[in-house]
Amino acid sequence: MVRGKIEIKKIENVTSRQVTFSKRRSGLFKKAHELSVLCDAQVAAIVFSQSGRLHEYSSSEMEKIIERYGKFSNAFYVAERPQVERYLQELKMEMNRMVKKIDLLEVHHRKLMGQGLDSCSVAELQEIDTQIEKSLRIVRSRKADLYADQLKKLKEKERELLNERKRLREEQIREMLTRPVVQPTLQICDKGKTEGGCRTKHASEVETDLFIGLPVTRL
Amino acid sequence: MVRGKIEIKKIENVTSRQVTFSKRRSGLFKKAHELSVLCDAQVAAIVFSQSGRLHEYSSSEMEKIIERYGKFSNAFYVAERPQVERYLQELKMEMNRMVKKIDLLEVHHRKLMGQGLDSCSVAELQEIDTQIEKSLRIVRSRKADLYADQLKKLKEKERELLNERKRLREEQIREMLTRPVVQPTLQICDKGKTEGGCRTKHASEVETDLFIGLPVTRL
DNA sequence: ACCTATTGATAAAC
DNA sequence: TGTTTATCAATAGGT
Repeated sequence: MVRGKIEIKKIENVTSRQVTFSKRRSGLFKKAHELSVLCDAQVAAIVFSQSGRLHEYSSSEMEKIIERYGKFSNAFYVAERPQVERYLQELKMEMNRMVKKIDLLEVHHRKLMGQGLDSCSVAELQEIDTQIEKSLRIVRSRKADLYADQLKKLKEKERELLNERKRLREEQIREMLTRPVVQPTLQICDKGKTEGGCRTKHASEVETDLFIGLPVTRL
Repeated sequence: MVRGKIEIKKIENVTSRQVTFSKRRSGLFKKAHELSVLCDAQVAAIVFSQSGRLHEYSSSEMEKIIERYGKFSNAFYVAERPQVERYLQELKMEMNRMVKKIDLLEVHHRKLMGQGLDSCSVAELQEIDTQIEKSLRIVRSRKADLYADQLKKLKEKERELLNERKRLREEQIREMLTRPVVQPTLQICDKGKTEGGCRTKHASEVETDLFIGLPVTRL
């Protein structure tokens, strides 16, 4: 709904889907809370993310709300025991699914890490090679972007500082031109410096210093 | 939140509370729906108005969602048997651990695939880069090994075949020398041939020809 | 139920 | 994850 309204359909990009999920989940829970407060209602919201994680909001104890819900819908709570058995089975099946998923992920993951390749055929190895190379390109391009960015910022800062210095110099010159009173002080200052250093060798340095102190050349 | 923002506290005016309830309830359900579609999530919202009426939204069957909810929160299925309950708790904890593990794996996995790098610092990117490069080296080395292996096997086979051929030749020669029965035939054959050629000069060549032509001579 | 001024939510970018 | 910002969406109050 922002910067070019979006269509309400599944967001395909995984990253932005996760970001949107996070934001809208909190938005939803906030709205739920406001409803419960403003209208003195009992509100519960249950959200399972795609990854299977549970997120919930309830204006009062979730159990109570679900129990109350059960009285309205002609449903089945609270937990009769015969269901416990079935429930256990389901839990176990779900766990098995998860274990398998983890296994698959780990196998692939290890291959991407260059481990457990012994069982791979040449074709498989080639596939992994291609994928890794692709990843490498992406990562490096991303890194290059970041570096370029930092560089750009530094250059900008440098330019700013140069401008600032220039401005300060000009300002000082202008000030000195319009304030003759300052000149004696500068003279003394310069005198003190030259007493302890080699005058010739550092001529240019002194001149640089003097640039800030331009009026001295006029003495 | 309009025409002078409102404070989030119970609306005292009954009429406007009802109106607000109605509006916000549909707003909430709409948001819930959008979340479920955009992010492919399972969403349920239960609202009891102050008057005690039930309003609900669910992206899929409410029963399923509540059942699934029960698996995560340690509530429901309040089994009488403490053992079962404890066992259930353990199972749930285990599942939570697995969900987290899957999340972690997926994140790392995606990074290795070059996705979701936007949040990575330069240091992280460098780490990933290093890892990927290492993987690439391993994969390629493994590939090279396999190729070398195949090559070696082919060469061995080649050598074996050469040896075999050599052995066969020698055997046939030996056989010829020790089977007089063949000799008459050979004699006849030889007789015909020698009629037009010089016997001495082609002795070795004849031997070679005879190797191939042996069966013919037996006819 | 409809209208609209105004606040709120949030997609994109950092 | 947190912030900012430019936009679109939700909605309070009125009719």
